[in-house]
Amino acid sequence: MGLTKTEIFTEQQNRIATIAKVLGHPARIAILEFLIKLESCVCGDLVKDIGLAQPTISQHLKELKKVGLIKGTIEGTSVCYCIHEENWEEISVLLGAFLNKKSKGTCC
Amino acid sequence: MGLTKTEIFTEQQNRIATIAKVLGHPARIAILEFLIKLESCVCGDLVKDIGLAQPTISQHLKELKKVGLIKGTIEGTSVCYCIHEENWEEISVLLGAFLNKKSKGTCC
DNA sequence: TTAATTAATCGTAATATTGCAATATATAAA
DNA sequence: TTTATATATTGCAATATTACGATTAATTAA
Repeated sequence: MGLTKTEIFTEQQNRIATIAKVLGHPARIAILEFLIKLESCVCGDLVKDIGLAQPTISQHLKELKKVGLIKGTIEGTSVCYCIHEENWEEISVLLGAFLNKKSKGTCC
Repeated sequence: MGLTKTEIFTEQQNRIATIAKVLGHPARIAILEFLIKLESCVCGDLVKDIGLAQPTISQHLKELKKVGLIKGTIEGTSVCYCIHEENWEEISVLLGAFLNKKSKGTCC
């Protein structure tokens, strides 16, 4: 099959999973950390910094953009990619709320 | 290829990505939320509650266990699965630290 | 011991992901 | 216009993931 049954889960469960999935690759974590540190950047810098081929970086950027973690604006021949501040904040709250849930169980 | 180049990333980047990847499926989010709410449980309850076949649930539980998010102890014919409190706390801190990073950029 | 119950494992089909070479596209400079 | 530069897209091979039927393993009840 290989097809996730999204229809049997809540919208929030799917949203959390979708974001986590995008965060589930070290290259994308590295890209985000790079963007946070540099406050702006272009694809070319990432290729040098991260060590994957340009098409691969471009593909990862696309996925990050799709869930709203970053945004990119064309600037001449290059593209200025940066963290999407508002969305990052929202996502941080969403995942934070999930991670901060406490099981009060005395189990096992 | 289909093979992640883990060797070019830091240990922490790989660790964050590995955990996020496991959280990147709604069934596993649902399982964790179920365990948090119930404080203890068995595989059978999850099958009923979540709506995926027993082998599928078992497979998801295995992955959650592999990264240390849950633990399971055999209890007769059933298994008592629950949140691994200490690891959950540690993972929460690790991901929380990443999510709370702020880009101070005035960009785009 | 036999039957029932519960969860894990195996095998497999369908689909998704990762990575890159080759190519396309778009803008700036000459 | 031509050339250089920067990023995106396409196509493809290798591998991973998701889901589940069939089966196995382990424990309890009869």
